[in-house]
Amino acid sequence: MNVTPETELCCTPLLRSALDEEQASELAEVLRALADPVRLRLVSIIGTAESGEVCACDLPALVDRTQPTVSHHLSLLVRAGVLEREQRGKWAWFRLRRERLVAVSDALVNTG
Amino acid sequence: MNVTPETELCCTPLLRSALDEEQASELAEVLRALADPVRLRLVSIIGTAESGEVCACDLPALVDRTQPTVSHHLSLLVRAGVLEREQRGKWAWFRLRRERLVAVSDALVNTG
DNA sequence: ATCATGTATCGAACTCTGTCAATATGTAAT
DNA sequence: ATTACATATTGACAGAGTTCGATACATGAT
Repeated sequence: MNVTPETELCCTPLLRSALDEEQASELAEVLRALADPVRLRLVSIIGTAESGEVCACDLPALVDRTQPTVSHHLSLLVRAGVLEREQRGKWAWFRLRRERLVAVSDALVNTG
Repeated sequence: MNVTPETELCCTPLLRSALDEEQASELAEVLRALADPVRLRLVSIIGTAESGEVCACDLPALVDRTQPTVSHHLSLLVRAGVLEREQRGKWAWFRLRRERLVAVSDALVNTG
């Protein structure tokens, strides 16, 4: 095999060799999705939920933001691959994609 | 002991229990410092340098930005604790604080 | 079909951020 | 003191990002 699993899933490690512009942009994109207090709280709430998932309907109250604002943040997190969304009837449920967090985490420290 | 080393060094883990606003802001602050392509390249260049350090004088050419822009990014990274700066004569040398990267990395995946 | 309700999108206000040119500051040599 | 040069700061501007109210869309029930 000539692929490294963690770079397949997300990003080139920061410290193996100097990142080029494209690799840096790719990693920056995921980090930007995480680099906001409201979004971190959403990730944290969803990632620590007993059932492993949380209904969008509960989140505005939990993070003290309006429904459109929460919807916007959730979209960003899904687009960045950090959360996954499942529609069940009228409700949208969100789950954490732990392997993505692991991939970002690895990209920050792996030196190969 | 009643302290957890990685939270001393930087941030409360995302997935032990739901972050409050202050904890989320603290982690977001470090992530924001990293969440930019130019800054990631600076960190990557400095972190992979053979000697472990890089002179600021070389960096504008390496990341294709002006000297003031690079100086600004370096300041942000130092303020966020990701880099350390040492003045030697006219020159400023920068080193990576690996333990801070490790701390952020841990905060993203540690579940206690 | 109509209605109620959960979620997404739109448009606007406001703030924050990255970037550069110009300038200031700091450091060492002459 | 003056000069030369490395780095930091300032001021300005454009582009993004966060937030909300208003509104549109989607889904399930009546």
